[in-house]
Amino acid sequence: MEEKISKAVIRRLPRYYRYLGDLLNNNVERISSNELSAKMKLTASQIRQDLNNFGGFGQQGYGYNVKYLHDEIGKILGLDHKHNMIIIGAGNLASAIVRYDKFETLGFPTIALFDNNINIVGKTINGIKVHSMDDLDKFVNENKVDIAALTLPKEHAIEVATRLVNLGIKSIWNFSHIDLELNDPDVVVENVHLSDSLMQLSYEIVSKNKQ
Amino acid sequence: MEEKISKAVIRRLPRYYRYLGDLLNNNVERISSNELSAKMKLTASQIRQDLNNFGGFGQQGYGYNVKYLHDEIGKILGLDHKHNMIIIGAGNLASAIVRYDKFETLGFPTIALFDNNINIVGKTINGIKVHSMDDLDKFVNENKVDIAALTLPKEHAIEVATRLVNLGIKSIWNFSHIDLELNDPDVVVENVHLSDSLMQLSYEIVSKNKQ
DNA sequence: TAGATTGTTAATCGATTAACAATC
DNA sequence: TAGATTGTTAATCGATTAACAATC
Repeated sequence: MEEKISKAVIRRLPRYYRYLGDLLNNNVERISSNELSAKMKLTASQIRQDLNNFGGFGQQGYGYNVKYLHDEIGKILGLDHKHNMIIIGAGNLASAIVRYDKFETLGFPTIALFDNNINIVGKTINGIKVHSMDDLDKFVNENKVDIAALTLPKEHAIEVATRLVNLGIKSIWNFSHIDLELNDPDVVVENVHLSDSLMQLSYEIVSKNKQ
Repeated sequence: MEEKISKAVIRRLPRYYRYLGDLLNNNVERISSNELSAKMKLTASQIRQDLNNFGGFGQQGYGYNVKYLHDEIGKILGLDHKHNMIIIGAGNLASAIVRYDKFETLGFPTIALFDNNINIVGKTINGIKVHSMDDLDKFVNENKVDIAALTLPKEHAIEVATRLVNLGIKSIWNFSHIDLELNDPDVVVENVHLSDSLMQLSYEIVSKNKQ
């Protein structure tokens, strides 16, 4: 049984991946933990500790090969697999997600949208069809759906999430302004709270002014 | 000089605010740290420690008055002041923000949108006008702008952010997929990385499957 | 008053940083 | 080989939890 990796480490992984991707684009071949720590504003020690949770990706006296490390972190994050995504609630946030190419590039293509509003059911957004909520069960049964993104009012979030879990969906990317807590250990939920983020910014503003 | 409050505590504040708001809506008058801890899935001790960073809001033998505590946390988060917001980049994400009433309710009204695309300049989204980027300086000089949200491609984020800071804007809510790091200690930045969030979800999926 | 629950100090736990032997 | 830099152990720091005296 492997040691459980702490949440703090996992939160940093996508950031490592992002910085290594930039280095790769700039044709940087190798980098030491010390150089990377300067760019990312953390300690070299932390970088080495973080990476060694997953294995030794570096080489003494050389540092880390950027392409190799980028790929390995990608694998740790599951970016070597495709994850089909559906979005429930075809509003502006859904449009933003569908239209942002990077999610597809990273391996998270949106394969369908769902909404209750008959005025938009049947239309397409960025080439992706908006289905009726009535067709959700059929669609999920007939297609491989890995992730469901919830971009709908919090009033319906729990009900829809429960329905999705009953259909066998194992992961939910939740944008509803509520903490989804499903009592199913097989289902993973990532809550995105934009208003929390805005309030944190507001806190910083207030505390800066107090100084 | 007050002690610096840790980032971990600040991250929990909006969540306290949210739960207390729900309790308030359900006409709950008072709550003990123990009851709240059960709802929020953290320890009573942590709640008391967190709150006592800012003062004693409770009463021995009674607990906490929900309305009072909600208001006090709101004040700590700066929700007793209005923060005018502008959004740079009038795409779908901007539309989602403008249309989501809650931000305005919390005291963060969007007062203008800005974009380079002449096809949308002059239009309105949810009653808010889309201005040309050429009018940015004039607008900021003539209006009180507290927060600028950046919902534009990362290629332009640094340039626009620098321009905003030069115009005197003190806080940036950044949705561009880049870590904005402005070397101005007076400016606060909150980075929102949706792709990081998605990758964290992906990590959880992968590690669940490994078990 | 007796019971309940806070505010706060002390103990524990976990995460970060420092140090250095291993090794490329 | 000598120099550089990792991987990893040990030390430190900070955050969380436990305990309990204070007090409503």
